[in-house]
Amino acid sequence: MQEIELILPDKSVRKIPAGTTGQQVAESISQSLARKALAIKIGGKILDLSQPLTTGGDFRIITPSNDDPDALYVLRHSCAHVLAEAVCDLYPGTRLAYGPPVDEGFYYDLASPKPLSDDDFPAIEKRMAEIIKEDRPFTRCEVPVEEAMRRTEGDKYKRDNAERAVARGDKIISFYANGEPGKNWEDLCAGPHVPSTGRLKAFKILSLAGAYWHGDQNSDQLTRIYGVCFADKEGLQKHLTFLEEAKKRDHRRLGKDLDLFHLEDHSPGMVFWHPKGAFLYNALRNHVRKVILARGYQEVITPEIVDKSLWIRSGHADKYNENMFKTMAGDKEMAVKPMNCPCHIEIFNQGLKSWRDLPLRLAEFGKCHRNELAGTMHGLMRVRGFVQDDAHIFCTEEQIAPEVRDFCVLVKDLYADFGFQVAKVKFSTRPEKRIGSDDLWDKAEAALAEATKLAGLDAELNPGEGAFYGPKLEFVLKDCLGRDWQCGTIQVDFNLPVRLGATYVGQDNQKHHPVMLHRAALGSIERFCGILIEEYAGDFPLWLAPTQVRVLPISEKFQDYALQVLSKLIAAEIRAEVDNSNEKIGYKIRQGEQQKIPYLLVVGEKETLGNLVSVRKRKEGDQGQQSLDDFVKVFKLGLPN
RNA sequence: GCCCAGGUAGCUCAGGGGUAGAGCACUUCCUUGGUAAGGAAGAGGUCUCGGGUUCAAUUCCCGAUCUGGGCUCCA
Repeated sequence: MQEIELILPDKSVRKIPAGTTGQQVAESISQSLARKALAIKIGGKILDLSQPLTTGGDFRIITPSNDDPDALYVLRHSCAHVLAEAVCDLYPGTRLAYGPPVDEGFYYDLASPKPLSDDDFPAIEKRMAEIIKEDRPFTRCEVPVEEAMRRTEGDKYKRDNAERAVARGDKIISFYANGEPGKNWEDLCAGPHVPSTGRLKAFKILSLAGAYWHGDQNSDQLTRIYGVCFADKEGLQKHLTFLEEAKKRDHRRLGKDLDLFHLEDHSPGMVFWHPKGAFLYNALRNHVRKVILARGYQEVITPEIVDKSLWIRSGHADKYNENMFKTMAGDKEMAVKPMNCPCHIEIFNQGLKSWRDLPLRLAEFGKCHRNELAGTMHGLMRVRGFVQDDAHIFCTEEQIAPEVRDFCVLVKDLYADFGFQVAKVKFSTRPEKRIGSDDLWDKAEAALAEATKLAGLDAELNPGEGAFYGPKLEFVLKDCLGRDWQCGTIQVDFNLPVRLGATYVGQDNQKHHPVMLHRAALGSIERFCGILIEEYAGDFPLWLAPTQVRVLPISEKFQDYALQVLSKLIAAEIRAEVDNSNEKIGYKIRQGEQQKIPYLLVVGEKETLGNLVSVRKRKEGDQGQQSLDDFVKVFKLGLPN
C-alpha cells in the first residue's frame, strides 16, 4: 500500500497509508486530541476530519481556538450552514446564494419569500440552537457534474454556483448535509466543515444587510445575514465587548461628545465644524502645509465653480458627470469642482514652461464637492464636500520614479507625525471607464510599478480600480471597527496634460507634454480627522488637543485667580479655558476628564497664596503643586519639536 | 441608487389612536467646596416633513427626507 508522509508541527514525520482520514491520524496521536479536533490542515489546505488523505506535506490538527484563524474559519463556515438551515426551516421557499466565513464572522446571502428583519433574529437563533443541540454530522457528499446539475435544477443561485465550479474545471462537485444526505438539509459547498453541529459552541446573529448577487448592482438584491462564531463563549463575549468599545471610539459619537462637528439634514454629507473641530481641522492643514513647503511644493488657490467647457475638455463631463454638482451663472452652465486637477493645469498653462521648471509641484488645500450616492455617506469618512491636501506634480517621464518615491517617504513621515503607520498600500490599475490609449496606460502602469519598487513598498494589486485618467497607489488606514479607508494616493497621468494642452519646452527646443502626478497625502482632511479621532478615541496628543488646559477653581472665590492663570497660559500660546461653573471640584474634574483635556489645573486657597497651580495630567493623575512658570516649561516639553 | 432598520426635549432613550415621559445637560436659588456626579425648584417638544384613514394621528397607512448597518461606488 502506498504510504504518505505527514510533517507534524514539531517537524517530526509520520508515515501513514494513503487513504487514512484526519480523524484516524488524530486518534493515533491521542484520544483527547481526536475528541477536540475540528479539521486538519495539510499542505496549506484545510480538510474535513473524515476526508481520506491522499498526499503528504505539512500537517496539523485544527482544534478549537479563538487565536487560530483556521479554527475560526471552519467553525464560522459551519455556523453559516446552520444559519441557512434555520432560515430555510422558518421561511420555506428561501433560496440560498453564498455563505462564506469572513474576517470577523460569517454571512449568508439568500432570498427569502418574506422580507427578514431584526425581529426574526431570536427565532432564527433559537432554531440554530436546536440544530446544534441535535449534534448532527456535517456529511460531505461528492457527486459527478451531471448529478450536481440535476440536484441544482431550478435553483437559480446554486445552479449558477455549480456552473461556475464546472467552468473552473471541477470534475467532482461536493455537497454538505447537516446530518444525513437526502434526509437533512444540504447545500452545494466545497467545505471544509467541523465534524458535527454540536461543535459550534458560541454564535450570534448580528445584522441584516442587502447585497447584490455577484456584487453586481444590476443583478438581484439578496438579503445578507451577518453573524459571528467563536470557539467558546469567552471568545464571543470578548468580541461583543470589542464592538461596544468600538462604539465609544466612533468619530460620530465623539464628534458630538467632544463638540467637534455636526452634520445636518440641510446639507447631507457636508460638515459643520464647531470651534474645537475647526481647530483640529486647521491643525492638520497647517502641519501638512509646513511639511510640503519644506519639500519643494508651492501652494496655489483655485476656483470652486468652473465653466462646463473645461470639464468637457478634461473628460470629467463624460466620465464623472453624475458625481458633479451643477449650477448656472446666467445662461452659462457651471460645475462645482469635484477635483482640483484641471485648475492646476490652467495655472501650469499660464506662461511658457521650460524643462528647467520641472518638476513643478503645485499644492492646494482644495475644496471639492462630489454628489455621492445617498447610501454611501458615512460620518466624516465619506462626505460630499471635502478638502483634499492635493498637489499635482508636472514632470518628465524620467522624473516619475523619484517623485513617487519621495512622495511615499513624505506619506510615511507625515503619518508617523500623527502616530500612524501605513496599514496597507494598494496598486490600482486601469478601470473599464477610462480615457487615453492602452499604450499610454501600459506606460503609466509600468512607471508606477517601477516607482513603487523604488520606494520599497509592498503593494497589493487592485485590478481595475484606478482613476479614469491613470493608475494609482492607495494608502489605506483603518477605522475603529477595522474597516479600510483610502487616505493618501498618488496617480500617474499621461492623459490630462494632453487633453488640456499642457506643454513645456524641452532641451531639444520642442514642445512636450509633461506627465502629471496627482497626489494627496492625508487624502481628505475630513476623512483623516475621522481616522484621527477614532485612532486616539478623542484623546489627542497635546499638540492636537483643541483645549490643552482647563483651569478649575475650587470655588467661585478663586475665579479671579483662575482668570489670571488663564491669561498667562494664553500669553504662553497654550489653548486654555476656565471652568467657572457653580460645581464642586469633583464634578469639574469629571467634566474635564470626560472632555479628555490633557491638563487640568486646580486652583484654590493654597495655590492663590503661593502663586501655584495643582496639576492633574490626563491618564497620569495628580502631579502635585507647581509654579505656573514651571508648569509652562513642562508643558512645552510635551510638544513635538 | 439598492436592501433592512430607525427619526419623540440639547444628548441618550422609553412610550403609545384621546393634555407627552425618564436620566443627563440647561436656568435660578441654596451651598463655597480640595481631585470622576452636593441639594431644591424651573424652563424646555408642530413627537423629521407632506398626504391619507379616523370624531380624533406623535401613534395606523402611503410618499418624501435624513441617519444607521451593509451592497454598489469612492478621498
